Amino acid sequence: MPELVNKRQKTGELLLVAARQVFEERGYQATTVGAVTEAANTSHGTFYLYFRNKEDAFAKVMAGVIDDMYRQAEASWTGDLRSTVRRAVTGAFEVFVAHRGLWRCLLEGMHSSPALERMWMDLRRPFIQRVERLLALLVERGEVRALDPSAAAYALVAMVEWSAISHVEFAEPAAGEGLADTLADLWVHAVYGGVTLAACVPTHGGS
Amino acid sequence: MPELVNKRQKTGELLLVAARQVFEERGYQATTVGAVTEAANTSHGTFYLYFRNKEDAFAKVMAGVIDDMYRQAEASWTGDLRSTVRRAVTGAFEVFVAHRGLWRCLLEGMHSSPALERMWMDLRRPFIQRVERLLALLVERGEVRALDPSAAAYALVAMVEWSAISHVEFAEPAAGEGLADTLADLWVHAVYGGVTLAACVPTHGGS
Amino acid sequence: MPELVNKRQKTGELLLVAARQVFEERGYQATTVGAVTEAANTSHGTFYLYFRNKEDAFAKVMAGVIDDMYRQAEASWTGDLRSTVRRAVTGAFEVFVAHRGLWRCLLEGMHSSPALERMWMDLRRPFIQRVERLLALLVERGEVRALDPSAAAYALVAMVEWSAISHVEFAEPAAGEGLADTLADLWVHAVYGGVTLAACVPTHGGS
Amino acid sequence: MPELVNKRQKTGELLLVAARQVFEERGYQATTVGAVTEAANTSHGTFYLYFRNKEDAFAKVMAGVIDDMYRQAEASWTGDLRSTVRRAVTGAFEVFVAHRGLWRCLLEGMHSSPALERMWMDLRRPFIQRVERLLALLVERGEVRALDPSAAAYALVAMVEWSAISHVEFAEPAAGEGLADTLADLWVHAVYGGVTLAACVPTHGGS
DNA sequence: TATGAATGAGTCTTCATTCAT
DNA sequence: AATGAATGAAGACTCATTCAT
Repeated sequence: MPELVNKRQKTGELLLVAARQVFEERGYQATTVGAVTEAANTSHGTFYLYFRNKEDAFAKVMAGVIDDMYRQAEASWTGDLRSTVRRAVTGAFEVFVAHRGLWRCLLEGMHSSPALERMWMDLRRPFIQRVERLLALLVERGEVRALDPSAAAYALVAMVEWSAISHVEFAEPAAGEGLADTLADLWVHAVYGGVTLAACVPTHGGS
Repeated sequence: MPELVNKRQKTGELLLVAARQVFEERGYQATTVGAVTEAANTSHGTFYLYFRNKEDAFAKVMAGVIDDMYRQAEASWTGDLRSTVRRAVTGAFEVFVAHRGLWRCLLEGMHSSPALERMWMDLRRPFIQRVERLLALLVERGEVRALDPSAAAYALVAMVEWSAISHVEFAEPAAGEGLADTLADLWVHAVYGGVTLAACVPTHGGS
Repeated sequence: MPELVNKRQKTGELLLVAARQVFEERGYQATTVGAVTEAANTSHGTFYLYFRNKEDAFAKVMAGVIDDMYRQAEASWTGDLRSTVRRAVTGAFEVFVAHRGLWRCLLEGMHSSPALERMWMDLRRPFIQRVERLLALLVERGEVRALDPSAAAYALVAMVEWSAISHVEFAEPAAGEGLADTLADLWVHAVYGGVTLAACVPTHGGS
Repeated sequence: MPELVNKRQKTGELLLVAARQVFEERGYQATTVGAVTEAANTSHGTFYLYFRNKEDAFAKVMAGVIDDMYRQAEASWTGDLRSTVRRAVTGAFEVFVAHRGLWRCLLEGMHSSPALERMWMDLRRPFIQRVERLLALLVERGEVRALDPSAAAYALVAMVEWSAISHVEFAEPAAGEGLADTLADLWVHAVYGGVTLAACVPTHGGS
């Protein structure tokens, strides 16, 4: 019996790995069941023994990535804010880089699959909430100026998220290695930045 | 003969408007040539007299939106930085909201069409560059701390861009009307914040 | 323009004829779109220009048969009951024989397609109702014994219908040519038969 | 070893019961081997230890029903014709009602399986023959008019059979509880009616 | 310029059946 | 006897694109 279990596990793993690979390489729409089974060296029908359909397969692939993400995020938020943020940002970058194509898939498939859209939102929410709680605490303590913790958390997470995605996905050459540092820096200043913004006296702007 | 010219223009315009509509409503993948011609009340084949294919049609649709975007951005960057940024952010939001579905299309179609990916990058670049030049100037003048103008510009544009998109597209209920204000606020502090950073004492505790 | 219309008509007719043929030969389930298009010498996709799907194609095929059926039934119900019934029964037989396989399809497809079930019921109802009205009239006039016009009509139509179908479809060798005669005979006696038939002195009838 | 035998019997019985259930509920085509084994709580492959294929399984299921049918029919044909017929018709109805879905299966599967078609014919034949013999006897004795015993038997059985099937299957609301009574009544009159039929003068009038 | 009929490649999905364990 | 993983053939349906008129 254990051998049968192993066989099932093995094939399942095989298909999952193959699916991840193909999704990574081709994107969501362009991934076909045939390509996955071919990569897994199984017959077409076998796919449906392990996944209900393409969407389901993608969800199962993403489950692994999401676990990664959460594990990453569980790293302690201790020490001064700057280094904490620095670590968090770097961690986020690493996860994004590690699964390049899959985020692309999520972004792409979201529009044709409500389930994927939900997945994305569920994925982001905890991060946003965590930041929100932090900001609320800081505001409450009077350590930072009065800012809307909800909106600010939303925006700050968006900054990191989209910088990371557009950096790794679209390979913008513009911003290089220092990006994570800069993000952390901006993050901290955005939050703690000049309580008294008297210094902020721009004289002119360029185009 | 002017009538023929007019007719051509008219049919073309008809198709363009129809295409915009359908793309807005259905998204990129889900838009079919048939749906466009039906909406334009032309025959199926006519589509190919005006567009090389779906991608081309979308590019032509987006051209209009991009013009909007640039016109919007040409608004003077004068006055103090805060109000300038406030205006820019609000303007960006407006453009995004005005063409909800089309940004979704861009996001979605990018992955199956290198041309769309390029379009997106071309679209963002001027904005990033403009911010980059501004930051470089401020740094040079010593008005702000030494930050990497390129990376920072990249990140700040990403913040606004992705906040706007995820706000209007995924209708995150989290952040409401104050989002644009908060974005402007974070933007300014992120840039100018460093000046009084002495206040930035460590925090501790988990999430 | 008329040529285009003709072309469309021609292809449509071609497909309809092919569909009828294939349905006749293979039955409902065994009929595939591919078989129809092959028989019509068109490409696979063309099928869907003329029919929404297999069910729709069958419905359109049956529409012709049903027309036949009704035209057949419109033949006057005049003269004495016996010859009227004789004519009706013979007519029904002819229609059944003329479209052997299609009734089989209806019977077969009914179970997987609610639309076909409805089609069958809609098809029978007028016949049953017509007989019912006739019987009600005869009962009312006291020309026949008190029988339930509704149930009797139902049963008498069933007798003819199922005799015909099982005769032509399952090719029961048992009952030969005289079947239509016998059916008419049984029909008339079933209605008029009766111990108290002395009263049976109708002067005129009609439904 | 008796236990093995019992186990075999038990699993087989389990599958048979499950198959009957599934056929009843879903119809012939829609019944899948997987559904049967799931209902029987056996593994997929086990099905093929007891049945050659779906057709075979159905045949074995129907065997039980047919036995029912024959047992039902063995009830004595004694007493006057009317009550005998009444009993026979009622009995037939009961059997049909008791196995609603299975007759539907037979009707449906007949077309894709010659074996089922033969089964149906074999099933009806004894009934037809029995009636045929009865009629032949009555004719010979001069108790009824000269009618073709073979054709008449065929038609009368068809009447009962199809009334029952279409009543229980398609749930024609038209004819209610009195249907069995009416069938018996029509049956008797159809056979005996002729005696005084001289009175049956022509009717006229259309529908 | 416009039409719209025709094409046919491409994908998903289901299931009866086999077979190694 | 039983299991259940694997197979692969088969079929429905969609749509971008072409082309004769």
